[in-house]
Amino acid sequence: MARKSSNFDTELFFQALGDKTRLRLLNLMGDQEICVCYFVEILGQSQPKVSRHLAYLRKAGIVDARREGKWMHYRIVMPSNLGATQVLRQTLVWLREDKSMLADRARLSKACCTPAKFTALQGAPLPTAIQCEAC
Amino acid sequence: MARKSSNFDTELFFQALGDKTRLRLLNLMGDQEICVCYFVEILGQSQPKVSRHLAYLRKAGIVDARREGKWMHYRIVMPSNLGATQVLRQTLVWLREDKSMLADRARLSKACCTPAKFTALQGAPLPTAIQCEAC
DNA sequence: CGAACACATTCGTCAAGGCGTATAAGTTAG
DNA sequence: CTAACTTATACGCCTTGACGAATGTGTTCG
Repeated sequence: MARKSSNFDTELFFQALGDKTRLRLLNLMGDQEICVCYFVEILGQSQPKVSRHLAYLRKAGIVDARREGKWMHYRIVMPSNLGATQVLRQTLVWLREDKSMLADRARLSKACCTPAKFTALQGAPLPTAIQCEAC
Repeated sequence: MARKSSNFDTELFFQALGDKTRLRLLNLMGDQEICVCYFVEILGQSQPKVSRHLAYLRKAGIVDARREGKWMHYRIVMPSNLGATQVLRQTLVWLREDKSMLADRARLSKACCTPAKFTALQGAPLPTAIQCEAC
Protein backbone atom coordinates (compact mmCIF):
# COMPACT_ATOMS: atom_id res chain seq x y z
CA MET A 1 0.00 0.00 0.00
CA ALA A 2 1.28 3.42 -0.90
CA ARG A 3 1.82 5.75 1.99
CA LYS A 4 -0.50 8.71 1.92
CA SER A 5 1.00 12.02 0.95
CA SER A 6 -0.08 13.52 4.26
CA ASN A 7 2.05 10.97 6.06
CA PHE A 8 5.11 11.62 3.94
CA ASP A 9 8.20 12.21 6.06
CA THR A 10 9.86 15.29 4.62
CA GLU A 11 12.72 15.26 7.08
CA LEU A 12 13.53 11.64 6.30
CA PHE A 13 13.40 12.44 2.60
CA PHE A 14 16.02 15.19 2.80
CA GLN A 15 18.12 13.27 5.30
CA ALA A 16 18.21 10.42 2.82
CA LEU A 17 19.68 12.80 0.26
CA GLY A 18 22.22 14.13 2.75
CA ASP A 19 24.80 11.42 2.26
CA LYS A 20 27.37 11.09 -0.49
CA THR A 21 27.08 7.33 -0.82
CA ARG A 22 23.31 7.49 -1.16
CA LEU A 23 23.56 10.23 -3.78
CA ARG A 24 26.00 8.06 -5.71
CA LEU A 25 23.59 5.15 -5.53
CA LEU A 26 20.72 7.27 -6.81
CA ASN A 27 22.89 8.63 -9.59
CA LEU A 28 23.83 5.11 -10.68
CA MET A 29 20.22 4.00 -10.74
CA GLY A 30 18.91 6.86 -12.80
CA ASP A 31 16.21 5.28 -14.93
CA GLN A 32 17.63 1.80 -14.60
CA GLU A 33 17.13 -1.11 -12.33
CA ILE A 34 20.45 -2.24 -10.90
CA CYS A 35 21.71 -5.24 -9.04
CA VAL A 36 23.38 -4.75 -5.65
CA CYS A 37 26.59 -6.43 -6.77
CA TYR A 38 27.04 -3.72 -9.37
CA PHE A 39 26.80 -1.03 -6.73
CA VAL A 40 29.42 -2.78 -4.66
CA GLU A 41 31.71 -3.12 -7.65
CA ILE A 42 31.33 0.41 -8.99
CA LEU A 43 31.46 2.27 -5.70
CA GLY A 44 34.22 0.08 -4.32
CA GLN A 45 32.46 0.00 -0.97
CA SER A 46 31.69 -2.94 1.27
CA GLN A 47 28.53 -4.91 0.62
CA PRO A 48 27.02 -4.28 4.07
CA LYS A 49 27.60 -0.56 3.70
CA VAL A 50 25.88 -0.47 0.32
CA SER A 51 23.05 -2.57 1.64
CA ARG A 52 22.49 -0.33 4.62
CA HIS A 53 22.32 2.78 2.49
CA LEU A 54 19.89 1.12 0.09
CA ALA A 55 17.74 0.21 3.08
CA TYR A 56 17.78 3.82 4.19
CA LEU A 57 16.68 5.01 0.76
CA ARG A 58 13.93 2.43 0.76
CA LYS A 59 12.71 3.52 4.19
CA ALA A 60 12.58 7.10 2.89
CA GLY A 61 10.37 6.01 0.00
CA ILE A 62 12.88 6.92 -2.70
CA VAL A 63 13.79 3.48 -4.02
CA ASP A 64 12.16 0.10 -4.23
CA ALA A 65 13.58 -3.39 -4.61
CA ARG A 66 12.70 -6.50 -6.54
CA ARG A 67 14.08 -9.97 -5.95
CA GLU A 68 15.14 -12.13 -8.86
CA GLY A 69 16.53 -15.38 -7.58
CA LYS A 70 19.60 -14.63 -5.54
CA TRP A 71 19.81 -11.09 -6.80
CA MET A 72 18.13 -7.94 -5.63
CA HIS A 73 17.39 -5.18 -8.11
CA TYR A 74 16.96 -1.61 -6.94
CA ARG A 75 15.30 1.23 -8.78
CA ILE A 76 14.25 4.77 -8.04
CA VAL A 77 10.57 5.26 -7.35
CA MET A 78 9.01 8.67 -7.24
CA PRO A 79 7.83 9.49 -3.72
CA SER A 80 4.16 9.51 -2.81
CA ASN A 81 4.44 13.26 -2.27
CA LEU A 82 4.31 15.42 -5.40
CA GLY A 83 6.63 18.10 -4.07
CA ALA A 84 9.18 15.47 -3.12
CA THR A 85 8.97 14.05 -6.62
CA GLN A 86 9.77 17.42 -8.13
CA VAL A 87 12.70 17.95 -5.79
CA LEU A 88 14.00 14.46 -6.45
CA ARG A 89 13.85 14.96 -10.21
CA GLN A 90 15.73 18.22 -9.90
CA THR A 91 18.30 16.53 -7.70
CA LEU A 92 18.90 13.79 -10.26
CA VAL A 93 19.42 16.42 -12.95
CA TRP A 94 21.91 18.11 -10.69
CA LEU A 95 23.83 14.89 -10.06
CA ARG A 96 23.96 14.18 -13.77
CA GLU A 97 26.18 17.23 -14.22
CA ASP A 98 28.56 16.47 -11.38
CA LYS A 99 31.97 15.23 -12.47
CA SER A 100 32.39 12.49 -9.90
CA MET A 101 28.87 11.29 -10.64
CA LEU A 102 29.65 11.23 -14.33
CA ALA A 103 32.70 9.10 -13.58
CA ASP A 104 30.56 6.66 -11.61
CA ARG A 105 28.19 6.25 -14.53
CA ALA A 106 31.11 5.79 -16.89
CA ARG A 107 32.42 2.94 -14.74
CA LEU A 108 28.98 1.41 -14.71
CA SER A 109 28.75 1.50 -18.50
CA LYS A 110 32.15 -0.11 -18.75
CA ALA A 111 31.19 -2.83 -16.31
CA CYS A 112 28.05 -3.51 -18.28
CA CYS A 113 29.93 -3.77 -21.56
CA THR A 114 32.64 -6.01 -20.22
CA PRO A 115 31.31 -7.76 -17.14
CA ALA A 116 33.84 -10.53 -17.75
CA LYS A 117 36.59 -8.20 -16.59
CA PHE A 118 34.95 -7.81 -13.19
CA THR A 119 35.33 -11.09 -11.40
CA ALA A 120 32.70 -10.14 -8.87
CA LEU A 121 30.11 -9.70 -11.57
CA GLN A 122 30.34 -13.12 -13.22
CA GLY A 123 26.84 -14.26 -13.94
CA ALA A 124 25.23 -11.23 -12.35
CA PRO A 125 22.22 -9.83 -14.18
CA LEU A 126 22.87 -6.71 -16.19
CA PRO A 127 21.06 -3.49 -15.36
CA THR A 128 17.89 -3.29 -17.36
CA ALA A 129 17.00 -0.56 -19.79
CA ILE A 130 20.63 0.26 -20.33
CA GLN A 131 21.49 1.68 -23.72
CA CYS A 132 25.08 0.85 -24.54
CA GLU A 133 25.86 1.14 -28.23
CA ALA A 134 29.38 -0.13 -27.65
CA CYS A 135 28.11 -3.58 -26.66
CA MET B 1 33.98 36.00 -0.91
CA ALA B 2 31.70 33.49 -2.52
CA ARG B 3 32.60 29.87 -2.05
CA LYS B 4 33.53 28.16 -5.27
CA SER B 5 30.98 25.80 -6.72
CA SER B 6 33.51 22.97 -6.71
CA ASN B 7 33.82 23.29 -2.96
CA PHE B 8 30.10 23.24 -2.37
CA ASP B 9 29.12 20.75 0.31
CA THR B 10 26.20 18.81 -1.11
CA GLU B 11 25.76 16.65 1.95
CA LEU B 12 25.59 19.67 4.22
CA PHE B 13 23.09 21.28 1.87
CA PHE B 14 20.64 18.38 2.04
CA GLN B 15 21.23 17.84 5.73
CA ALA B 16 20.30 21.47 6.27
CA LEU B 17 16.97 20.77 4.58
CA GLY B 18 16.43 17.62 6.65
CA ASP B 19 14.97 19.33 9.69
CA LYS B 20 11.43 20.54 10.21
CA THR B 21 12.38 23.69 12.08
CA ARG B 22 14.81 24.74 9.37
CA LEU B 23 12.24 24.12 6.65
CA ARG B 24 9.80 26.29 8.58
CA LEU B 25 12.39 29.04 8.82
CA LEU B 26 13.07 28.90 5.09
CA ASN B 27 9.37 28.94 4.36
CA LEU B 28 8.89 32.03 6.52
CA MET B 29 11.72 33.83 4.81
CA GLY B 30 10.58 33.21 1.29
CA ASP B 31 11.55 36.37 -0.58
CA GLN B 32 11.66 38.47 2.55
CA GLU B 33 14.25 39.48 5.05
CA ILE B 34 13.07 38.65 8.55
CA CYS B 35 14.14 39.54 12.05
CA VAL B 36 15.01 36.74 14.46
CA CYS B 37 12.43 37.85 17.00
CA TYR B 38 9.71 37.19 14.44
CA PHE B 39 10.90 33.63 13.96
CA VAL B 40 10.81 33.08 17.69
CA GLU B 41 7.31 34.52 17.93
CA ILE B 42 5.83 32.71 14.94
CA LEU B 43 7.39 29.30 15.53
CA GLY B 44 6.83 29.46 19.28
CA GLN B 45 10.28 28.00 19.82
CA SER B 46 13.04 29.15 22.13
CA GLN B 47 15.39 31.84 20.91
CA PRO B 48 18.57 29.72 21.25
CA LYS B 49 16.96 26.95 19.24
CA VAL B 50 15.97 29.30 16.45
CA SER B 51 19.40 30.88 16.48
CA ARG B 52 21.16 27.53 16.25
CA HIS B 53 19.08 26.47 13.26
CA LEU B 54 19.70 29.76 11.52
CA ALA B 55 23.43 29.27 12.11
CA TYR B 56 23.20 25.84 10.53
CA LEU B 57 21.45 27.22 7.47
CA ARG B 58 24.09 29.89 7.21
CA LYS B 59 26.89 27.36 7.43
CA ALA B 60 25.24 25.41 4.62
CA GLY B 61 25.22 28.52 2.43
CA ILE B 62 21.44 28.77 2.22
CA VAL B 63 20.81 31.95 4.19
CA ASP B 64 22.71 35.09 5.02
CA ALA B 65 22.34 37.60 7.83
CA ARG B 66 22.51 41.35 8.16
CA ARG B 67 22.79 43.29 11.36
CA GLU B 68 20.68 46.37 11.94
CA GLY B 69 21.33 47.75 15.37
CA LYS B 70 20.34 45.16 17.92
CA TRP B 71 18.46 43.16 15.35
CA MET B 72 19.59 40.49 12.95
CA HIS B 73 17.80 40.05 9.66
CA TYR B 74 17.96 36.74 7.83
CA ARG B 75 17.22 36.08 4.20
CA ILE B 76 17.55 33.22 1.78
CA VAL B 77 20.52 33.38 -0.57
CA MET B 78 20.83 31.10 -3.52
CA PRO B 79 23.75 28.70 -3.05
CA SER B 80 26.96 29.07 -5.01
CA ASN B 81 26.15 25.83 -6.77
CA LEU B 82 23.66 26.03 -9.63
CA GLY B 83 22.17 22.60 -9.06
CA ALA B 84 21.64 23.41 -5.41
CA THR B 85 19.89 26.61 -6.40
CA GLN B 86 17.46 24.70 -8.59
CA VAL B 87 16.75 22.17 -5.87
CA LEU B 88 16.28 24.90 -3.29
CA ARG B 89 13.82 26.76 -5.51
CA GLN B 90 11.84 23.60 -6.06
CA THR B 91 11.86 22.94 -2.34
CA LEU B 92 10.48 26.39 -1.58
CA VAL B 93 7.68 25.83 -4.10
CA TRP B 94 6.93 22.55 -2.37
CA LEU B 95 6.80 24.17 1.06
CA ARG B 96 4.48 26.84 -0.23
CA GLU B 97 1.81 24.22 -0.80
CA ASP B 98 2.12 22.52 2.55
CA LYS B 99 -0.71 23.25 4.97
CA SER B 100 1.36 23.72 8.10
CA MET B 101 3.71 25.97 6.16
CA LEU B 102 0.78 27.99 4.92
CA ALA B 103 -0.37 28.40 8.51
CA ASP B 104 3.06 29.66 9.51
CA ARG B 105 2.98 32.30 6.81
CA ALA B 106 -0.52 33.30 7.83
CA ARG B 107 0.66 33.87 11.39
CA LEU B 108 3.56 35.91 10.09
CA SER B 109 1.23 38.13 8.06
CA LYS B 110 -0.95 38.63 11.09
CA ALA B 111 2.00 39.52 13.26
CA CYS B 112 3.17 42.02 10.67
CA CYS B 113 -0.24 43.65 10.45
CA THR B 114 -0.74 43.90 14.18
CA PRO B 115 2.65 43.75 15.87
CA ALA B 116 1.17 45.61 18.84
CA LYS B 117 -0.66 42.44 19.80
CA PHE B 118 2.61 40.55 20.15
CA THR B 119 4.35 41.88 23.19
CA ALA B 120 7.62 40.34 22.15
CA LEU B 121 7.63 42.29 18.92
CA GLN B 122 7.27 45.82 20.30
CA GLY B 123 9.64 48.02 18.36
CA ALA B 124 11.02 45.16 16.29
CA PRO B 125 11.64 45.94 12.63
CA LEU B 126 9.06 44.58 10.23
CA PRO B 127 10.07 42.10 7.56
CA THR B 128 11.00 43.94 4.41
CA ALA B 129 9.33 43.49 1.04
CA ILE B 130 6.16 42.22 2.63
CA GLN B 131 2.99 42.85 0.67
CA CYS B 132 0.11 43.07 3.08
CA GLU B 133 -2.92 44.83 1.64
CA ALA B 134 -4.72 44.56 4.98
CA CYS B 135 -2.29 46.97 6.63
C1' DC C 1 19.90 -32.67 2.81
C1' DG C 2 24.19 -29.21 2.72
C1' DA C 3 27.31 -26.05 0.38
C1' DA C 4 27.76 -21.86 -2.14
C1' DC C 5 26.13 -17.53 -3.19
C1' DA C 6 23.80 -12.76 -2.77
C1' DC C 7 22.17 -9.85 0.26
C1' DA C 8 20.36 -8.17 4.88
C1' DT C 9 20.84 -7.36 9.61
C1' DT C 10 23.02 -7.05 14.15
C1' DC C 11 26.52 -5.51 17.31
C1' DG C 12 29.78 -2.36 19.32
C1' DT C 13 31.99 1.96 18.63
C1' DC C 14 32.17 6.59 17.50
C1' DA C 15 30.90 11.31 15.68
C1' DA C 16 27.25 14.54 14.48
C1' DG C 17 23.56 17.03 15.88
C1' DG C 18 19.17 18.34 18.53
C1' DC C 19 17.55 20.22 22.90
C1' DG C 20 17.25 23.02 27.32
C1' DT C 21 19.82 25.82 30.25
C1' DA C 22 23.04 29.10 31.20
C1' DT C 23 26.07 32.47 29.70
C1' DA C 24 28.63 35.37 26.37
C1' DA C 25 28.77 38.93 22.82
C1' DG C 26 27.14 42.97 20.43
C1' DT C 27 24.23 47.18 20.45
C1' DT C 28 21.62 51.04 22.31
C1' DA C 29 19.70 54.12 25.81
C1' DG C 30 20.45 56.73 29.88
C1' DC D 1 30.06 53.81 32.51
C1' DT D 2 25.84 50.65 33.47
C1' DA D 3 21.58 48.56 32.38
C1' DA D 4 18.52 46.69 29.16
C1' DC D 5 17.90 44.33 25.06
C1' DT D 6 18.72 41.09 21.00
C1' DT D 7 21.12 37.46 19.43
C1' DA D 8 24.88 33.93 19.56
C1' DT D 9 27.42 30.40 21.71
C1' DA D 10 28.98 26.93 25.31
C1' DC D 11 27.75 23.11 28.10
C1' DG D 12 25.84 18.62 29.30
C1' DC D 13 22.65 15.15 27.96
C1' DC D 14 20.63 12.23 24.73
C1' DT D 15 19.34 10.26 20.04
C1' DT D 16 20.48 9.24 15.39
C1' DG D 17 23.22 7.30 12.17
C1' DA D 18 27.75 5.78 9.86
C1' DC D 19 31.19 2.29 9.94
C1' DG D 20 33.67 -2.42 10.11
C1' DA D 21 33.13 -6.93 11.50
C1' DA D 22 30.46 -10.75 12.27
C1' DT D 23 26.35 -13.19 11.67
C1' DG D 24 21.67 -14.13 9.81
C1' DT D 25 18.35 -14.85 5.91
C1' DG D 26 16.89 -16.28 1.48
C1' DT D 27 17.91 -18.70 -2.87
C1' DT D 28 20.06 -22.05 -6.02
C1' DC D 29 22.47 -26.04 -7.13
C1' DG D 30 24.34 -30.65 -6.54
